[in-house]
Amino acid sequence: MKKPVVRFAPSPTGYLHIGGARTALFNWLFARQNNGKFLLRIEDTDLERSKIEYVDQIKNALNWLGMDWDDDIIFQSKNNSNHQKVIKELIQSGDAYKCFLTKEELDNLRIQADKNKEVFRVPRTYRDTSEEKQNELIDEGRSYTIRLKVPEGITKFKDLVFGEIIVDNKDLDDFIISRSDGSPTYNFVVAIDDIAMDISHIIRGDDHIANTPKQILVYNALKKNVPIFAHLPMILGSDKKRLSKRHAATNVQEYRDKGFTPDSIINYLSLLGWNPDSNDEIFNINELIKLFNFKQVQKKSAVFDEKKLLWISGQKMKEMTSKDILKEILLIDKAWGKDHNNSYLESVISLTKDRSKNLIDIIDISDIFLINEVNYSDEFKSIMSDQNGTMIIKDFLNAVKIEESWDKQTVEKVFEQIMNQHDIGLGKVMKPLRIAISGISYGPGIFDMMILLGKDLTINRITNAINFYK
RNA sequence: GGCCCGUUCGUCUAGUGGUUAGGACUCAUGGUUUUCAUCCAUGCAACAGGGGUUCGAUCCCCCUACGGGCUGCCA
Repeated sequence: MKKPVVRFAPSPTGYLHIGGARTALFNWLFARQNNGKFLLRIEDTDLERSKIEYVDQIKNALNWLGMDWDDDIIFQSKNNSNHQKVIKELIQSGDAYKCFLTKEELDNLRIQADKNKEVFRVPRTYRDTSEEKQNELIDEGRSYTIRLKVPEGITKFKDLVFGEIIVDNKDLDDFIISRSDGSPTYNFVVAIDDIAMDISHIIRGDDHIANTPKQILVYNALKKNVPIFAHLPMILGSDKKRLSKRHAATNVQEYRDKGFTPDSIINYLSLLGWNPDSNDEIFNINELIKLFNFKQVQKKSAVFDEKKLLWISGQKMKEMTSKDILKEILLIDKAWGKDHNNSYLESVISLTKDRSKNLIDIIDISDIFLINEVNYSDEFKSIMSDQNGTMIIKDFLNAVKIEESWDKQTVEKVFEQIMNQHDIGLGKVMKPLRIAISGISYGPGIFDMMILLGKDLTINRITNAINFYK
């Protein structure tokens, strides 16, 4: 195969959302798998809604996800002269024509057709109007659009996902390629730019399937090779509606803030509308590059399920090294653990990561190792007073104080001592101590916690707890 | 209305002209664990409906229903 050239073409009218990220991902995977090019084109022709800050957000989000693009970013608005040139060519070749029908006329015809229960078609009134007549109309001050002459016949293409799609050209109107203000329309520019960029494979959402024949007609009129199409199923919200701003979290940035790593998101996204043809579900990016193919891409739209994302993320936390996790945490919170050295922080992470679903979980659970003062809660008063907790931790404190060394063996020995002394099980001893050193009733193993905190801090916190719960 | 596309557990999906329709997430139950989580085991749970074709259809064909897209001087 000739090295493919693909593009991701978002319009900068909002941040990068999950659906866009998935489209970008499949483009990127395909390009990287085949040593092709992944180009980024910003479709900023909607001047009203396009904003430069959205361009930055899209770039940042792609960068964060690890999808690097080749060459310079292309801004569609900068191709305007080329668009105009091609429009002229098409008029000259007779493949497009000036149409003087007004919006009002068309609206009326539409209403009329609807009333008569007829299928509305744009009339081809001006298709063969002579140049003299056209000039007359222009002199009269009539405005015009430019329409493509849709030829007789059928238009078909073989979609890599959907298979062969055939459309009868008679179901297509002579569609507008240039508005009365001279600006070109979407279905036209997209084809022109893809030609200019030498795009070989167009990979995009399946909401474009119905547009594809029109774009092919533009290619045909210009006698250009039609690229290969691969349409991807949509991603839906839990209400089965197309993912939109109304849904809870659609912004890639939000998932970053929620503590998901790029690796988790990409892994999950890859499984939406695609399957690896195996029972495996956890992949890193390099594996995905190897495995991806259009044959396994689904035609059916997929519902975004945050629960599954969470599970994948949890699996990733377990398999990532503490060092790498620390790096990721620092990316979302520069100040995290700033009072401690990296080796301590990595030890903290190694105690918390297996019980965490994402980075934010780790940060939350790790808090007890980073704070200066434990926040004790009244909620545990009964354990401390009624269940003899205060006595236990006092005895533990005294026993620990006389110990010379501080390692797991020593701590376990002291625990045993207290268990015998009070004639109770480990659970009963552990609970009040856990609360004393962390302020909460759950978390990493109590021995591990004490060892990591160190003897001084352990003593210190138990003392504070005794004072608080006395 | 017209054209195009889709429909397997709640969700993501595998699958084949003959299967106990498989896996994963979720959920439930049990177990391991010093707590929580993890982990392990078990369980609940699906071929949209109707016609054909066929000895036999989840699978092939047709229709219907439902959902989506396009039908714009939006992208």
